[in-house]
Amino acid sequence: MEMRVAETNLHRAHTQAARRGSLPESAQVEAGSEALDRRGMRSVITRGSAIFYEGDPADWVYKVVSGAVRTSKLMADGRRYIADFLFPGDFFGLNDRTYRTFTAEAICDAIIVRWPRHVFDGAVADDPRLGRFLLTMLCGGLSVAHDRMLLLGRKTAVERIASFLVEMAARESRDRIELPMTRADIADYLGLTVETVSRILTQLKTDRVIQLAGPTHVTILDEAALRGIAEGG
Amino acid sequence: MEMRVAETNLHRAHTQAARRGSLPESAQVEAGSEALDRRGMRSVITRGSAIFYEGDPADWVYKVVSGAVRTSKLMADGRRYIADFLFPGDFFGLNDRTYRTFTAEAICDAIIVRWPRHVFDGAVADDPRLGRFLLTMLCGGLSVAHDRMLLLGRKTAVERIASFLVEMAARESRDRIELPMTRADIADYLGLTVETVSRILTQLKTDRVIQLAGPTHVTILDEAALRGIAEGG
DNA sequence: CGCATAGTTGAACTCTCTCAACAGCCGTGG
DNA sequence: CCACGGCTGTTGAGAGAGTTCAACTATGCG
Repeated sequence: MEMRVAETNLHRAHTQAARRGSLPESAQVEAGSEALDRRGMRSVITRGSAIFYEGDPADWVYKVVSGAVRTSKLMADGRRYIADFLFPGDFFGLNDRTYRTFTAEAICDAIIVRWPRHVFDGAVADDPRLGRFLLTMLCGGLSVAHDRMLLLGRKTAVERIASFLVEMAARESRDRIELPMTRADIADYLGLTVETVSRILTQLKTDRVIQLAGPTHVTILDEAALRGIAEGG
Repeated sequence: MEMRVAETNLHRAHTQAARRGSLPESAQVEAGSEALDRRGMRSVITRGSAIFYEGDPADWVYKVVSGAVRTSKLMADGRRYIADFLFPGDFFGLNDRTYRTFTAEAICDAIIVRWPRHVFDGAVADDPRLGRFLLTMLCGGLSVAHDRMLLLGRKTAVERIASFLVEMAARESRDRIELPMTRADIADYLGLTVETVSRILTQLKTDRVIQLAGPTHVTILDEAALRGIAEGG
């Protein structure tokens, strides 16, 4: 299995979507993933430490085994943009550049697998199905990116938080959400501040839309309402 | 030449970047474009009218010959997000879905060429170089998308406008910029309002960074300053 | 000439940010 | 065992960037 792609990530959810969709080869691609996992190198990353930095050579491709990872970018004055949160099964660090355009850090203690980039390059060159698979994945990523640009450009703070919770719930495929990232991470992901994130979460709690049990546990009480808020209803 | 991709666009600038870059086949892909143009159907689109709407079947792939096109999305309450502006040489309407996820409209009177989607699909299936070419294009698009998410999530209004002008100047490859789109289009592209766009353009004019000759003509007087503002200097 | 559309400018407002204080949790060390 | 410091999260009050509402100008087209 090979992935020579832009600095991008493949969510397990996207992979599942592709399998449900029109691409027969995606199932076969997945079938090879166990063997692939065995070929990769495993690393344990402690909470907060970096897997790679913006500007590093892009020599490896990664997959999250356990824990969670964030990819981010910094402006010169320290403003931060979080590109993505990665959970078990998600690929990251795929790149068509020689150097990293993002930093990747472990949000909590995590285990990752990694493969040398040329292994992926070779596999893609050999198997045209992989190329098509990648195209589909990239298209999915681009579609998600456009949804997020709409969010960042036009949605209010409540709508952003609601959208975020809906997204996270979809990726955990249940109503009980674990949020391993800090409020600051969420803020930088949604273009808000820590305080606003905190305030709006308590507001949603007050409105009986969600339930909060500690900072990391969120339960969706009224999914319809949450989706309604997310879409600006 | 074939392009079965997400709802996305290929800027001529990206194509040029690819040619400068590591892909030898991109030149060959381009070499075939004249022949391709002859095989396509030409249409004249009058200012303001749609080429396709969100939800339409995605049967064709398009290229701008003259004029300019915008792709956009609407929220239920009318808030609009502009995904892209397309200029002569840019492809658009590439899609891996059966239906459109954007609306495409002519910003000014425009001529476009279009090809049935299956023509592109066939060509990509036949030529693995095309697949790789597309991957590179998509990666470029994703990279641009991330830059814009940073812009929408973390940049101030002045920084957004400055970034926009720098981007447009790059795509016209000179300091004299034509802005065929309205202030509302720019606002929906940058996540601002018409009034803010207008105010900040006059502010940049007052600061001698740009020169305005009518609403559509912008000349960059101090490119270094503009780039500095764009990056938050 | 009149109307519609696009752009600019002004003034008031508001959503979110900024600054600040405080609370809760956790690991460390006395 | 508790005290302490550091970090994260919450909450409050004030400030500000950008929006909203509104008036006015300019341009183009019938």
